Amino acid sequence: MPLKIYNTLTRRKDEFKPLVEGRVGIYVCGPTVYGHSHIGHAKSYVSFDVIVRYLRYLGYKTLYVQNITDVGHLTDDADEGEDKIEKQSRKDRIHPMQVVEMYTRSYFDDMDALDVVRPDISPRATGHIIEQIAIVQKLIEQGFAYEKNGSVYFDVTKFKEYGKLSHRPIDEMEAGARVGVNPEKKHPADFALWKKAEASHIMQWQSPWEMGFPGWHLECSAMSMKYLGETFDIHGGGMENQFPHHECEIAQSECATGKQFVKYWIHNNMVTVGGQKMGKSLGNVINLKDAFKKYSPLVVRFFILQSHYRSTLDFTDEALEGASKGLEKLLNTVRNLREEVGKLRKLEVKGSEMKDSSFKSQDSIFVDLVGFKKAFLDAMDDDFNTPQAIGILFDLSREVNTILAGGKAEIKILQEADALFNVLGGVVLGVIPAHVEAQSLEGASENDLIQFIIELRAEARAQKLWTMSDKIRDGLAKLGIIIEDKKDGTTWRLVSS
RNA sequence: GGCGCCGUACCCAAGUGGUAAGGGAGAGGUCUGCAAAACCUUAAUGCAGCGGUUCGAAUCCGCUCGGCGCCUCCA
Repeated sequence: MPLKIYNTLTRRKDEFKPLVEGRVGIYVCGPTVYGHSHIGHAKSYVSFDVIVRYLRYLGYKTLYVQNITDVGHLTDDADEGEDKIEKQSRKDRIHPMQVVEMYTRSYFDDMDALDVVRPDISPRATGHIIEQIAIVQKLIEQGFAYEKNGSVYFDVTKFKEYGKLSHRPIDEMEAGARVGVNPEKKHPADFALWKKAEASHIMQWQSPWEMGFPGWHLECSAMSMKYLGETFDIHGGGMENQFPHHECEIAQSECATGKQFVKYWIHNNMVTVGGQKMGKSLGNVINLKDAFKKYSPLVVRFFILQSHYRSTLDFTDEALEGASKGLEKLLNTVRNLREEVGKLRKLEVKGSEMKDSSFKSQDSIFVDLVGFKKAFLDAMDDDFNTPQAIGILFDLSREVNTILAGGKAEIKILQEADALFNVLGGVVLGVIPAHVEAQSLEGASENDLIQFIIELRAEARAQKLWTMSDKIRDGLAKLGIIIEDKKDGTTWRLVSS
């Protein structure tokens, strides 16, 4: 089955065909760095992370560009209001670039915690002022933009296809329904390409017009086309940016180049909190740093991928708890699987020394690993259906647990199952870490200490001193160390958070 | 007002024409000294409601009810 992607431009699932065989160029709208990242950022960037991971898994040489917005994003989309970063800098009494640096680092810290693979290029708007000015000049020359009082605006009436992404005909939009109309604009839907800056504005640059700064929409056009070409494969972002942000990007880019800007538009849905939208004005924004105090980043990632990227995701404790337990179940399987593989490998070494392979089970169980893999890939090919793909991992988990419990496992099948978990659950989805079986604490001595305690407990159990052995188990549990007695010995693991 | 989404068991969540995945919680059982983990069984004759199309609909069409989003801030 070929990969199909829901394309906002066509409102259909389109078969994915890259512009250049074997290569993909993808641009995703990055954060405006004036505050810490929240769970909405997590949903967006985890979703696109899996999309990029999957494209690479399919063998596409993928160039992933994601901007850092450090200028031009105003507190108001009617091209009025303050620059968000300047506003924050005044509040904190630090330089705007300090704000940018601080929250850019914070952003990457959070994304690293979520195991989001970093973009190949993270360009900043302030580093591409020249490229942005060049586009504005081109648009003016070709009659798509006009200057007024030192600012430059895009003339939406000159671009007949304006509205083709969001399907909003400009004529039917009530002019100034929510915001006042900027008198400098010819048409209320015109948007700023360049804004003249007041003297007090710290971040401003020279231009053919007045000293000023670029409009928010412009940076994405400039940087995406610079690194990916005038036409590229995939542009992603949050649904709320379909209009006006992405609509404006299309207008200015296609008018500047005369070519199609983007082939596939992917939009991910929003996060709600307790059924309500999450927004600054509602005061219910959950920062990732706070969320991580309660749920591990891996749980958050797993939770996000358990629903589809185009569905809204309701962030509730009950749902997070459920996801946490589910993930634990999956990781238990992988841990047990890897322990068993390790055990069998040792036996195999011994066995080969004795030239005797009788330790192998004669009637090992067949597991249709190829079938599981195909089902997983089919799910991913269908517009990155990660919830369904995760369901397949659980199906595989049950099969593996069954053969592990039956003790009829053949090492080859177990190794292949492990490899499958690694590739599909690890490399592609990023929800199965490479090392779940290593319960390392700070150092080796602690691990030895726990092993020693387990041995003491084994002696107590041998003497049927149940009160004592239970006391040891309970005591370790309180320290976050879970003891499990199995047929062929006792294992331990750290309680998952 | 314009554009759009959603309503699937107690909770989360796939499924877009062929007879309801998966996870959590619950109930019963197996294993175990007991736990834990794991496995087995059990869970909607039903997919908001009402009509319609069809041999057949959660899936398509219409209407009704309920919830939500974008067009301000926000991924």
